[in-house]
Amino acid sequence: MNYDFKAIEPKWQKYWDEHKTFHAEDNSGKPKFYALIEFPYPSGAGMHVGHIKAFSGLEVVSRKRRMEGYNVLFPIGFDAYGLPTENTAIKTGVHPRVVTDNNIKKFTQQLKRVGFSFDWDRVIDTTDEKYYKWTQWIFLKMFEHGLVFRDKTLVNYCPSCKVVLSNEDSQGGKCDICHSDVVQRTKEVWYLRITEYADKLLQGLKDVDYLPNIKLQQENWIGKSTGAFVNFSIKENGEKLRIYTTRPDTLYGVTFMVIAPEHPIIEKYRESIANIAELDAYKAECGKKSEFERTQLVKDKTGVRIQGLTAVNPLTGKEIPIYISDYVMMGYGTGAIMAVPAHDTRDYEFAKKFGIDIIEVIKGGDISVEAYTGDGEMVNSGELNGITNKKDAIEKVLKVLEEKGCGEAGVQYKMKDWAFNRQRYWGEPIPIVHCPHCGMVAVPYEELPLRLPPVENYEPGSDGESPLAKIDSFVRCKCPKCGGDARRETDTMPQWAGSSWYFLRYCDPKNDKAFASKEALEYWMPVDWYNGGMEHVTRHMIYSRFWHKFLYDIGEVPTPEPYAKRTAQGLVLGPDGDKMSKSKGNVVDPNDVVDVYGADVLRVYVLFMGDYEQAAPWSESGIKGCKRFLDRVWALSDKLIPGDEMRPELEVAIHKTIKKVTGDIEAMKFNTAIASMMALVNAVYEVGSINHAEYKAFLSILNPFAPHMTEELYSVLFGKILSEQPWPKYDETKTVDDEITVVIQINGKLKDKMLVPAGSDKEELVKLAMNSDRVKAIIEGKTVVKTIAVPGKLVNIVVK
RNA sequence: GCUCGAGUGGCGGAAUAGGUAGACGCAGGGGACUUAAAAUCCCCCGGCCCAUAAAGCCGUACCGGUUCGAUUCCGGUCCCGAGCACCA
Repeated sequence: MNYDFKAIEPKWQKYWDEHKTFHAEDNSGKPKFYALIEFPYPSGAGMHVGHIKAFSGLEVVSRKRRMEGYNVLFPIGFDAYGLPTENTAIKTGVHPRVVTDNNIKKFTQQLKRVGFSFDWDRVIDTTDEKYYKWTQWIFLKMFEHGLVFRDKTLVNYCPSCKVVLSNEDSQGGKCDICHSDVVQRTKEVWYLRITEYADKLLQGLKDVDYLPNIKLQQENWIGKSTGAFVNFSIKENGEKLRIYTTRPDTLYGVTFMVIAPEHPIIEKYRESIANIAELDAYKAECGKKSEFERTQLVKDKTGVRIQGLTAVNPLTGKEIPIYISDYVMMGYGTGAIMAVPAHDTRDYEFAKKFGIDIIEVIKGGDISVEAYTGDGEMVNSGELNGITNKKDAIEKVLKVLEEKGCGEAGVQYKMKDWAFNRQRYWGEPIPIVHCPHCGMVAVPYEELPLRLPPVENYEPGSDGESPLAKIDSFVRCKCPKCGGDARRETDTMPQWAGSSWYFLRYCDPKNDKAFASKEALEYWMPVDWYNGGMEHVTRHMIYSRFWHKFLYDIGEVPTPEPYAKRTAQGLVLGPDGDKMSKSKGNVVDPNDVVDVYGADVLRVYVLFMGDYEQAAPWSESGIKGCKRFLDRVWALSDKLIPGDEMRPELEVAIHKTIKKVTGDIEAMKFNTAIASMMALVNAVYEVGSINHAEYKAFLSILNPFAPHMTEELYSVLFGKILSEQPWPKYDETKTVDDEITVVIQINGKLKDKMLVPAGSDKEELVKLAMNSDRVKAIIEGKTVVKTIAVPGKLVNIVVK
């Protein structure tokens, strides 16, 4: 009988659905396990096989955990706000709500066909008003706690999408969505004060189990640096010019200062600056460059000296010139630096170009050639002279600065506040009212959700305004505070909003009194294991950790961190080795694979194709190997013989395989887990038969990977539901062979092998090795210098 | 430029508290079954030498080192990938 996956797979999917086999109990005597995968954005194209790989990892873990006796929460949902949907709506005139619903339907159908063991009773949709009511609620809580503010600044603006983008969405100067060039524009935007949580986000990493490279990326993203703030003064007017530096030890080597073109001191002292026109021109020039261009022109430093303002070094009293240059950013530190050309490569370039003095204060390099950034003895540095290392020099200079009251130690973070709004329709409306008398006023909690009104066309306004601005009935409102005429905010939240707390909603998805009940959160949180793409380990993860930490601080969630453990899977590349994309036409649709091979083959293949954490190209022939494997597993039922005890000829192999698969799943080494099961099947074919006990154990460990086939075989042959059987245990004593092969080396080269009893000690091994005819022949006439024996492994005979 | 990760057969990839390199799979070759094909089953499959085998030699990006023994450890070089990117 052949394996008819077209009949068997839907049969079991229906069974699991109807019996709620994978339902997560809210209260259970069992230990809980919360497995989280990044919920997909339901695009019109449907899923590709990369989604299947991304979900299959924790799918296998979840199924194993249930068999191990855990109460498992393995939920699914849809992160459905976003530009592609809105763009489709603009193009086709179909409402984004309808587009989204259709896409979710398509995704759901695809997911169900693969047989994922999600709890389908907990599905969430970020665009559902019952969901985004709570997204707005959390936003208002942040507003209430002063974490929301508005500021007029230069923003990244995408002329094509007509939206303001966060730094994160415009990396490399390209719009994350449409990849066109981003330009700089001044605009009043909403911010979330994530920088207030910079240190907490950094410290929290100590208590979580993330892959080391994930932690590192987050640390780099937060970008903590320790240094000092130093107040220089301006000779002409006594104004303080405050700078940030990580090298206060080089303070005696300062020969000029540089401030950002936007630095407020220029405006403040316009009148006393002789060459203000030149500065204005330079500033205008910089404004035209995108951030990308600014950072690309690393080699060629530009700038203008400010005529009429002179800085004074607080330690030496020396007068030094001030320049403006775009290599200093307003957004980091204080927007002003002290320049030490002898010991900073950027300052060195600038000094060379502008003919500024270069004073060596640390010995060890050749400053006539390049800046020396290493350690060494301090010179030309007053009281610091003679100190030979950076740490001591910094300590000393900080003391001096503090005594003089002109500086102190300080820290800075690269992370910037989060620009939190978009001029788009398909997003959560920001629940704020602008009142001419009261200013920004929160929409009262009881009025949530603030619903998206219907609009006739989704095109953003030409000035980048949201389409909501055109809806008079939405915009005009009464101030909740004073009752006077007011205007509603028309911007919506960025797509990151809904995904910043979705893991909390899964704990209690239908609650209409709270985003989730305290009991549910207490029971399920934190997420025990979160897996997703590397592309989300900074933005999404840091944003959601921020939201979670805020909720923790106001007592709304029970854990300081949302995710106890985080791993990441590698991409599935197209058959051509390129990243899958619609434009390249190399996208593989899981539906097509399921049609031809069935879901189990697809599931096994995405996990077998390579190291789970690495990218691997899709291979049409590679998947055939997995089909053969499962066909051979199915065909084993023809070789089935009675027997409730494993037979000696297979017992060790099976125990070894159970051990291997059990460990490999935890380590996400799915490829080697499958390889070991393939090897076991090969061994069974050599034996020629398999008995009940042996087959049961094997089907159990294969079940998380190929649940449909194993469920069918188990129920037909043994009359039970395999998903409800316990995970097989291995006996350590049965994972070792009685006899093992030991290698004999001569001078480190493999010469012979021998079969010895498992417990043989060093002496026995050497004696046995010396008995080998091959060894005897080779060492004939030579002197044995030394013998090394490693029990269970090898004997090495060193001869001369 | 800086930080991190990696480099193993024709291909995807195994194996690192230093100890049989190439598990498992794909592709390829040979055979069995078949009128034939597909499917299935069995055998071979890093390179050189060789009729074949045995034996021997070479082989984990490259050069050198430590060691009885190095894919694994150390130093240097070259590539590839990811992230950050004038962060003071």
